[in-house]
Amino acid sequence: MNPTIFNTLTRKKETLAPAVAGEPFKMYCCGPTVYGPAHIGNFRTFAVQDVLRRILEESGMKVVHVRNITDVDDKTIRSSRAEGVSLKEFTLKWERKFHEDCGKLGLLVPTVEPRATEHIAEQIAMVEELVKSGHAYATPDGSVYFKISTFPEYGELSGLDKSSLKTQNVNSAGEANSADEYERDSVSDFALWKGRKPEDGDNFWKSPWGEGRPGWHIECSAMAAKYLGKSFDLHGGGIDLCFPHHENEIAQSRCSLHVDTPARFWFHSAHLMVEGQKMSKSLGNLYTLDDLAAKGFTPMQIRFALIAGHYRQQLNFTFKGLEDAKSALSKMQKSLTALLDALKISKEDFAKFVHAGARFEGTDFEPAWNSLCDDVNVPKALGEIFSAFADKSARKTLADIEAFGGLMYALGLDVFADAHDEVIEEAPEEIRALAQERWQAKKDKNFAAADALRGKIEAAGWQVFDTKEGFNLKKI
RNA sequence: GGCGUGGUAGCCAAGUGGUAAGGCAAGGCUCUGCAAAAGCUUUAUUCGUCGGUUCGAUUCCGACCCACGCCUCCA
Repeated sequence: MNPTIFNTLTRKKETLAPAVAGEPFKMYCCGPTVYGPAHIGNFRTFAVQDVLRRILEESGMKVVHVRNITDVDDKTIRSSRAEGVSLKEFTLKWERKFHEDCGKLGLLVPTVEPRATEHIAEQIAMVEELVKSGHAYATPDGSVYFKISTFPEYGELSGLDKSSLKTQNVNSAGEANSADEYERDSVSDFALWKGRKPEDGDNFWKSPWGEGRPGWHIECSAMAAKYLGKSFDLHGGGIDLCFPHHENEIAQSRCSLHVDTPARFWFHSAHLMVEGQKMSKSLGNLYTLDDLAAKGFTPMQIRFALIAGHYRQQLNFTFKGLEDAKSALSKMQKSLTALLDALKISKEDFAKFVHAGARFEGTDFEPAWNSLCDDVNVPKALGEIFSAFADKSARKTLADIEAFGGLMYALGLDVFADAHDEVIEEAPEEIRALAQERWQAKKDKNFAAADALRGKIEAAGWQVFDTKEGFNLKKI
């Protein structure tokens, strides 16, 4: 079954396949601006893209996945200068942190992860072509702007009316857009190249228009074209990038590369709310992986929570939701363990089934796979996974286990991850002595004393629970 | 103002012109001295409101109410 997605460009659900049969599926996803730790909102988008890539691979396609690193912009320059370190040193630090977090969340490493600063020449070449073909103009301050009036299709992706953009003089925050700051012909013309300013410090490059740096949008167009060709299969990003970023990319790529469209499919994921509110610094709800780890949540639980809602639906990220994810993951682990035991398959052998290319036809997990192929419907697929486990009438076979392994690959879930990572903390000597004392009291049927001792142990921060031949201690 | 999305049980969340998946939580039962854990099980006459189309609508149409997103900071 071929996967489908909702294509923002056509506003229809469409079947995904490479443009040319037999070629890899080429996808470009807008990556992070590395000026600080990425938050869960960023990771929702990357996790959804990761699931999409895994579904494509699971369905038998080879995927070339390009995700850029934006290592030059206002924020990176400002922050690096504030810290008194070079832009390179600053961005590399946050790039490493980003990669570390991606690894924890089980995100597959992109095929290519190009940095904007290492593709200045490509960006300049693209801007030059735009100037040459009359789609861009330079201003006296050494900047270059894209002239939107030369591109009638502008606004096609986001459905925004170009004429209204032109007259837009106030942004959503009610602030006046500084129309004359850069001497633009039109307020909606966007920067391809920014002339050097004092606050850029020593972060500038030479160009035909003088010293400066690339604009926000040109890097993606240039790098996508370099690594995936003038026209590739899919372009993804958060919904906020639909306009203006992707709209601008389309304008740049079409006008400089002279193609019908840079990407056939456009894939946008909805934003995240936190406890019912928009994420923002002022509300203090911009959680990072480290913030959540400090509260005791594991990356796998976070991944589950991030993908458990449909990607085109705004997700309300809550601590309750994280607890739910934890329980659901644990239930999945128990169900799988019982199944593996019944079929005498070890966890190690099961791990070998977690790969691309599983067969789903005729298995109990076929409905779940079909749901994933239907516009990445993860919530439906999860429901069908639990239903399949609950259905005892169908006796599971090795084929079912293999299919489940395929689903785990597609979702990027490792149900045993937290079990592996869980450190069985050894209780201190005095706690163990108390527990031993309680065990003896219990054996002597002195239950009042046993319960009193349990209270003492719990007060000390440990929980005791009995097994057939003894007791276990767990830190609360 | 323009464009767009959504309102389904206590919470999260699928779904369909033919009578509501799943997860969490909660209750009951089994097990246990009691717990914990585990297993089994129960829980929406109803899908924002009001109309319309239809044999039949949560699903289609219209109006309204509410929430949210984008309209050059944002994943």
